[in-house]
Amino acid sequence: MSFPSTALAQGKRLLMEAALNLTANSRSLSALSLRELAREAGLNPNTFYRHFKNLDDMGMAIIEEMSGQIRQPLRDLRRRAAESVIPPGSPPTSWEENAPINFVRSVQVNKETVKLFFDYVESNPNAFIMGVRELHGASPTLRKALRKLMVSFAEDMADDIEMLNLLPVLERAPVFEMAETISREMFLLSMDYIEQPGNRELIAQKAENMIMTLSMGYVTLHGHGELMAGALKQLTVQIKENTTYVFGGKP
Amino acid sequence: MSFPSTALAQGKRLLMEAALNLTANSRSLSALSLRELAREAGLNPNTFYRHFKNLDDMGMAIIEEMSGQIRQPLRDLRRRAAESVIPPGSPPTSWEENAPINFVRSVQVNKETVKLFFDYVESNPNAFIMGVRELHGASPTLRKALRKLMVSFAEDMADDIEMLNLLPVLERAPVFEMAETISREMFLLSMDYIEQPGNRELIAQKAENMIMTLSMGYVTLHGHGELMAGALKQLTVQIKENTTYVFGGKP
DNA sequence: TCTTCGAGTATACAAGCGTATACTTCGGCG
DNA sequence: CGCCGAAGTATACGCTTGTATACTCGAAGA
Repeated sequence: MSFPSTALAQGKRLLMEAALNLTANSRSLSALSLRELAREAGLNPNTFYRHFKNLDDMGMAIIEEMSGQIRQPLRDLRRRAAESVIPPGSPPTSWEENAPINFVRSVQVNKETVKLFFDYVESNPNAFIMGVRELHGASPTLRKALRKLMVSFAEDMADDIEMLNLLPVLERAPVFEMAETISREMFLLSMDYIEQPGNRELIAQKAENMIMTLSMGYVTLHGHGELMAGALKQLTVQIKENTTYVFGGKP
Repeated sequence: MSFPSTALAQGKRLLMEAALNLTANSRSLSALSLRELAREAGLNPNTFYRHFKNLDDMGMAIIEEMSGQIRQPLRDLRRRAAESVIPPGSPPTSWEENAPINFVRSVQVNKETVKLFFDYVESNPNAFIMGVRELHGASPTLRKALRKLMVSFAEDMADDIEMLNLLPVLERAPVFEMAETISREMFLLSMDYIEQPGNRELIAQKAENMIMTLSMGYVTLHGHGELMAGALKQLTVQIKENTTYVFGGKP
């Protein structure tokens, strides 16, 4: 991730980028020294004080910046995935009337979203590394800020699940709870994705499974179990009769 | 967590305990200084070198020690939970024959396990704090070691799920995958549990839900959906007819 | 009893650190 | 034009740090 030059003093931007670079290479934010940071940014040590009170302060600035730059793209990516599966203009279908088709669509949107998500991770690895690290890191201030950010992500996801009709209608609370767990897991998995370039298909598959499983669990526990079980059964039959691609497997 | 005095030089033990104390108070291991550590332990700075090559080395020693001290207690606690629900000697019941009773038992074992787990967390907060922190921390060595430890936990859990008949028989792979996710989430939740003493019942509830949801999802996706949906339905009827405690709610 | 050796100590030093104070540079605005 | 404030620099000081070298001590083994 690089910070846009607009409205941010050059030195400030340079320092923030330096921090992201240094933390990616096996450091935590609180273990950086001002001088090291300044060196990496090509600036005088004291310049740091022109922009930040201390490391936590800089961390907060980075998080705010990241929040502004990640949140919308994540939503867009989900919408993009939905549109690639359900062309805009297709008539809405209720789950009660046609569970199997909605189910298949959800699975595909899921698959597509996971793919796009990891693409995004791959193009901004440092931001994700530092985000996950500091989410469990030493500074209470940063931890709290990042948790709040995670809640925002979950809220966005819950909104999108409702708006895109990805699950049979549930109450808000369980959808949100599910979205929280999924976000958390996706961010953790993003570390694996970055660190293990050889396992990327496998990790994406794991992510899809995890999301599927959680969805299925929530739906079942909240009264739509038979709907889903029925849909699953129909789909299984369909797989057997004409081996079209249906359920996350190979054709 | 305190390290047993057996077979561990006193200084070594003191240093490891000092590290655990210091990291709990908003520090990461790699951000500690040798002198600080020695000061906290009441030792000469150079004593550190008698026992460890560097901080990573000490981290590894701590992790190994923790592994030995946490793994078995976690298994015991699961077995204890099972025995409190299914008295030893009760005849085994297959899921096919009697899904509802097995289901209720699993829910109760789950509830009990979560409770015991968080008790354990509460009595060893520092170990969990440092474990979760370094699992996502700066040192690749420690990260790798802790991941391996997490895999062990997941394997233990998968073994216990099979041995205690907590789910309709699944293949090993999905059970393990589920156990991995559950372990990870439980460890993350343990941070919330430690940090938010006011929300502990809520957090425990969340943990139970998460485990239930995942189990339900895996079982459904792996072909036992109708079994479970049927069990759930029977249980709902039972709740309605005589409002006995059945499904995680209040009597 | 003497020796050996692991555990812990004392002292020392160069390097890096955070930060205070004072200075420069330069674009925008009256 | 003049100047003023924001951004960046130069120098300096007192501390802490990691680590090297040389030491003490006490228990265990010959």
